[in-house]
Amino acid sequence: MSAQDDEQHRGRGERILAVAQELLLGWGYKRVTIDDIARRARVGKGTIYLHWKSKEALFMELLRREVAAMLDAQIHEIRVEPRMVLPHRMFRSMFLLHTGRPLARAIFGEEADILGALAPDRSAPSLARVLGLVDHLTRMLQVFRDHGLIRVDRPLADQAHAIEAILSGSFLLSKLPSHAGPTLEQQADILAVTVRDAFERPDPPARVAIEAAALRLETMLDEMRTQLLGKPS
Amino acid sequence: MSAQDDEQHRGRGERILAVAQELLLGWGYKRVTIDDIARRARVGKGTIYLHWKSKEALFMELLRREVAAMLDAQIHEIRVEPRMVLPHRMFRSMFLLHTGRPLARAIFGEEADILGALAPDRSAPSLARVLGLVDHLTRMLQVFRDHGLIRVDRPLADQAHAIEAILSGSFLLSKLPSHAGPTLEQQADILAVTVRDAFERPDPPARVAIEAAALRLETMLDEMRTQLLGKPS
DNA sequence: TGGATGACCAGTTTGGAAATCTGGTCATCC
DNA sequence: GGATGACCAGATTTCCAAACTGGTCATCCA
Repeated sequence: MSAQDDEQHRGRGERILAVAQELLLGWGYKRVTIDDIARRARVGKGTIYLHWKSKEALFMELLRREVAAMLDAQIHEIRVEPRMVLPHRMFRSMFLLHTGRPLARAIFGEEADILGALAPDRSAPSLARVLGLVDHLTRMLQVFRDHGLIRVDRPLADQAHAIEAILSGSFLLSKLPSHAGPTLEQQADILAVTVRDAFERPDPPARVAIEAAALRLETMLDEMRTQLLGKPS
Repeated sequence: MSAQDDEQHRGRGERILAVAQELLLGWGYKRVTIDDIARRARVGKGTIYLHWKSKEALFMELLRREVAAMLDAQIHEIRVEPRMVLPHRMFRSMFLLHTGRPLARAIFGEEADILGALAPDRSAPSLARVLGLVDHLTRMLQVFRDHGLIRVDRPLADQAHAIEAILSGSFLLSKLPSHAGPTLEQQADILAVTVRDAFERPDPPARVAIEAAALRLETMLDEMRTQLLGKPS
């Protein structure tokens, strides 16, 4: 395979993914057929199977890329302003990133209509589990602990469960229909305060600690991103 | 209608409710028919409609009674030990009461199988809303604030949203299938610590404040219980 | 000659008509 | 006059043929 062939191959893969994303958001997993995608991407049906081994694999790559894009956004935020690594800021930003992107909403909030059979057991946070987001949470907390950004007066595992509960609940409420409550921004602020009070230490962390944490988190998020993008289909 | 007739009437109503509850837990809302209930309770079908105006009303009474029973349990706990009104203890107990009772689990966790069409829009906390549990939360928080059991450094409405998110998330995780994480007791403890850190004041409250709060909460819970039991069908 | 293709296949889903069931009513009965 | 169950309209289930879908692979070029 020549370099040019490979480039063509990639380009076609991207085109297929773009079409798949568009159709997924518009029609939902179940209604989108491989034929639809092939036709719109102007490739043969078999060609799609040269890129992914199944329909599910194709759409899982879409989801992984979505998560990767969000990680990217957070990495950027940290680069621009290291203080973004303060836990209450990171989770606030995570909330807004999730709720602001339709596909991300589907992943964490499990819009059954959109994801259809992709959701392993139809329970909300299960897909997030499969994508490794829960382990990711634990690793983030470990970094926070290492650099004194959160308290260490209870076990890491407990903190992980607690933050998972808080996030799950926040996402759940954020997509409640006809919920006349706070706006998304306000909900993000509420989440931030809750995280701060429940996890952070009373005394403000030293600048040096923040910068050390920023460095480690940048690396960690980037590793996660790379890992997500590189997974076999 | 004589007093004796009335007693017979009530007794029959109770029998119907008992049968309905048994069948609901065993088969789920959709599979239980009014005919089933009438046959098992050995009454005519029409008789059921002398007690409730619809199938939904009958089952809603079941749910209201379940909530009332839980309020009763909490009232008892407070009477025996006033320190149970400390927020982290109340929510811990609430969590265990909910997760320990199948019907209660269904209400707050929204087992779609069991509740079927009873759940207004199929979203988890919506039924809890209909039953007035969310307003109830807000009123509880107000009492906590009045007696210095929680901080007042952010708006009541924000605290209400925060606690609703934490509870929803905790219930959600508690019913995740194949979740190899903490036991229910441990989850309850984690919830307690989270609530304490996120809402309570750093200094322990005075005994007199606790007892005053206990009194008000007892009254409030009891009013809520009465109101639930007295609602028209 | 190896990557691209679409005809093809087995298994699943769909459409919709017929049959059954269910919540709710009410004339009748005791 | 309270209790009952036959009855009804509308909803749900059932059934099966027709249509569709994910995935394969023999064939086709560039």
